[in-house]
Amino acid sequence: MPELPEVETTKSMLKTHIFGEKIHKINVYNKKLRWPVPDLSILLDKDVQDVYRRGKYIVICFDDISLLVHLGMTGSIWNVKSTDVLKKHDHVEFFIGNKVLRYNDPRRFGSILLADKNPKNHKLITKLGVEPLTSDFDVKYLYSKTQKSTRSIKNLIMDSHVVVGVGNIYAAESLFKSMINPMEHSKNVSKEKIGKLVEFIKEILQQSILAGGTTLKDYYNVEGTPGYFKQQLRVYGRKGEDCYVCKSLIEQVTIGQRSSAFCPNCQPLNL
DNA sequence: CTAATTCCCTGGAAGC
DNA sequence: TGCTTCCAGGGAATTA
Repeated sequence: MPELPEVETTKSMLKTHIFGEKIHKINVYNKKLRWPVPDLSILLDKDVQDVYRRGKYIVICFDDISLLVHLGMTGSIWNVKSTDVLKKHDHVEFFIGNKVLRYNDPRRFGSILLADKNPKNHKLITKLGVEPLTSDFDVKYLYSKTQKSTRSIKNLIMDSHVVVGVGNIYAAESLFKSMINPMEHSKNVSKEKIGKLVEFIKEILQQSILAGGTTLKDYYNVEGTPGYFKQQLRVYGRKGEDCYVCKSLIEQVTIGQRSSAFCPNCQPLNL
């Protein structure tokens, strides 16, 4: 499932393919994504001026408009040959320069939307929290949030209005490395531990970007290659297995309707 | 205002 | 083999 590293990987590869190129043709085979895919004909004959990421949105920028692409849970973009047969769940097809790119999304939780050239005031963008890999995300910022909230720490760091890009996998992994129980009330986590958490969120996201992201079963980058960070996961998806640090059995609880794996010994609950 | 819950969706695994 | 049930979860919309 795409989180920040997977979106970053997709964005980077996409950029190498389409930067400066012109859109010739767009086919929409199924407009029923998270929201209906709008009429994209306004993009025809326009040049791609920039491709960047904000949160989990890929922003493709043209001279007077931008395209927002969100991969949702199972979205992926494939660089294909025009002669390749359409796969199941190929919903939108872009002909850009001499490339053919297809958006595939089995669960259709993703979205493809139009926005202003600078989408910062778009309703889906404007309320997003800080980027975790920038200096805006630091102890001071996160500690001020944790002190004001009554929620669990895991709930808080997965809230995209606080910090973007930290989904279920990386939340579990960074809490493990910081030795913080995911159920802990955010108020009760010391400033020292919040400092560690900030540090490890950045470190784990960066390491995953270097590994090309995490492929569980659905994620593939633009060239159809999986990410290799799964090999470095220490708690996510390891319920009932031995903790790599202390050999205790990894447990799993539900927090905010999301499964949350943790080591009861390495991440004791203080409350 | 915040926090918790609901809902969208399909594929794979497990149960019978 | 084939059906049914459960689970995975990003995040906006809805409810409390």
